[in-house]
Amino acid sequence: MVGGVDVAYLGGFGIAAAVVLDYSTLEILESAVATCPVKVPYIPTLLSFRELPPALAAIRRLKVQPDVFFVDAQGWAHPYRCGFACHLGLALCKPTVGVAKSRLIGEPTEVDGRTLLLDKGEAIGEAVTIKEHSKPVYVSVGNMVSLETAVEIVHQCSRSRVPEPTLQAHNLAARTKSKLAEGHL
DNA sequence: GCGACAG
DNA sequence: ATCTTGTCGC
Ligand SMILES: [Mg+2]
Repeated sequence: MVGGVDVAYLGGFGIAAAVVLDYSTLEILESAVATCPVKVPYIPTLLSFRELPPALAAIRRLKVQPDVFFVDAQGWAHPYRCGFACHLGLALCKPTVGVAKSRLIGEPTEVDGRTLLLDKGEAIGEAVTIKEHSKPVYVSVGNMVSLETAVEIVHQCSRSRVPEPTLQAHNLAARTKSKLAEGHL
């Protein structure tokens, strides 16, 4: 099973969504949402401190825990090698993979037919293009998973640019936000 | 000091 | 991330 996590915002609240999909069929097995006050502003490199609380709250509500979580953020591809995906994996003590829609650091470099993100002589992640001629997603190690395995499972879970786990979590968070918004009017 | 900068 | 209409590509 593969899980996905993402957070939406409304007012001063964070709305997190966690989903669990079947690795083979990509069918949604379970999902959960949780909301909590945002206590930290967004500062590049410190995203995890802002999104970890709501994310953990949503994950805690899942009855079945997936074998690995895809996170909508960087993992090892971070200045301190500790992006949100790493932070979440350490907090849960479970495997995680970072799948970001844009780059934080690292120089995209062509190596053996793939585009690695290099920083200070180290391969910290990989730019993965699901569909030719489309913007890539930046995959990096989160916790307990190698970059090679991370890229492999990301491909297995992809139908469009953003892999299903993260996409489903993002959509659920957005829909939940909309409902809360209308109820507030 | 200047530019870059996940979500 | 959020605001926000039409428009482009698959
Ligand atoms: Mg997000």
